[in-house]
Amino acid sequence: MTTAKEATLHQRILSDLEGKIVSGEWPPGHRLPFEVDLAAQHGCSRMTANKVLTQLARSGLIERRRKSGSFVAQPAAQAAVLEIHDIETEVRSLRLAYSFRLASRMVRNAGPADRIHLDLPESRPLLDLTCIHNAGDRPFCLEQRLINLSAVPEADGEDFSRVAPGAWLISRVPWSAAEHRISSVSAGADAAAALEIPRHTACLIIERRTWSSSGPVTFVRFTYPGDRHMLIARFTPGGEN
Amino acid sequence: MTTAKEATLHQRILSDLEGKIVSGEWPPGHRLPFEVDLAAQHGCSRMTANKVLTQLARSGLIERRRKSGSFVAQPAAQAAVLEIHDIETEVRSLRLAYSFRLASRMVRNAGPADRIHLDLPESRPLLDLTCIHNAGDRPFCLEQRLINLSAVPEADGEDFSRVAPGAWLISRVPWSAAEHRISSVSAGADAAAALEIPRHTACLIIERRTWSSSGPVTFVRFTYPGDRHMLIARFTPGGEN
DNA sequence: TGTGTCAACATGTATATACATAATGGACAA
DNA sequence: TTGTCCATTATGTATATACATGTTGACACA
Repeated sequence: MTTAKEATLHQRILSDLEGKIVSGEWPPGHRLPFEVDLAAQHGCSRMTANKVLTQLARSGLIERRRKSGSFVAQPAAQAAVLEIHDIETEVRSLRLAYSFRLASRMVRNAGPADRIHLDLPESRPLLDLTCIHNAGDRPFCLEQRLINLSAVPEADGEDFSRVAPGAWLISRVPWSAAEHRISSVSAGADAAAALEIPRHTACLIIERRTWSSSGPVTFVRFTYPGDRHMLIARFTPGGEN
Repeated sequence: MTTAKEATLHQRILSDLEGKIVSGEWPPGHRLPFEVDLAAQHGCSRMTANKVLTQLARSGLIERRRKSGSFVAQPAAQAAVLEIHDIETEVRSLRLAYSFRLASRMVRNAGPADRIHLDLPESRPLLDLTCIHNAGDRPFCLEQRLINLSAVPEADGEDFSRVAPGAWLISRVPWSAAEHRISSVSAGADAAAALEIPRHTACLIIERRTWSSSGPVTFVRFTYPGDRHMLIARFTPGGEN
């Protein structure tokens, strides 16, 4: 009843072990107590200790070897979680008015050049969109998107003049896999015009390729004026605590 | 014995449920079978079903409510995992020779300007480093780093002419928390000179702030010539499968 | 009709138990 | 000395069981 922190046995053991690892008290390579010993120390059953260790292993903090025991892992890659919200959320979190304008919309067949973006057989129908997201009265981001109409045929019936393609797609094809590529380029003539910035301004590029279980769904390129935007990724040892 | 995929009961149930969710067969909001029903369907105990559902909930695919059941979650933010390796690994994975040169090294006291980077009381000793990482015979990345000597006093005794500060720190302060900020700028005079690129070339900036349990440890800014570098982040529903 | 109470229900957490599996290290034989 | 085999050991997975906890909805009562 000290400060009365209500916590389950599971998470008490978890944070105890995490603390020892994160503080450096147990450096990488250190062998932690065996399951039975942990159970004894905390007055619980082996199953409980096992579940805690399994969770630590899943989050990458420890490495488990049969017969040998569990060891504090070497932090190999700094794996950080990058939260990519949709643009409207992003703009509103800056306390700015959001608006969106469709600049072009065309249906065409996939050509050889599109294989770079969407890995799709040629002459499949494709929806090619360009739109501009505004924050306040200034352009915030340029979106260039290809949608695979074989995977999402309903997209053909949507004109995207009112609803942004990103938000529309997430409601149609939830839980798809994605790959993001982040890079930096000087604004070309088209991007400069669309974003109302001087040519050769540094821009942050985020490209996203999305697959569902039925194949490639969409490819998007977001172009942000570099000095106005920033991506944030965090890493906390042990994951979401 | 179709294709004889050896899998535990646990992961068979897991991938079964994941499949139903990812394919869209169970859309967001759909209530999945109760634990007891799942157990019956798969011929296992409720504990096993419970563990599977718990894992799905932890990875964000489902949401659980007592008495009501478990529901497919709405994919809120596209959370992707960004793997940030150290520079040497990155260069070698491009099959290029790696080398590293320390350009400047000074110990000084923290001033007001440093609060922006490392949240540290003034007049604390700081190690200020600048170095250049080469891939083959061309500059690959400019590293500007501050190390909090109160947190890592041993850094004062290291001259960093042979070992890169990133690699050195990770062995000293494993499992620290970090925040990354990714943006894009035009190369200034100093960056252009260090990286041997024209001024105003678009550059990708990755800034990393690192804390251990004993406070701020280090701040780094990596400047990459934009056209030569790309960050990749992936998202797979259900996590590491 | 409105409201309070309570039983039923689904999940949350923990235990004891059982057997499988993989790796270590030592016994033992060549 | 060297190589093979096997018991030991720690983890991996699964079961049956128990009780706690938060919700819902039905039912009784005002």
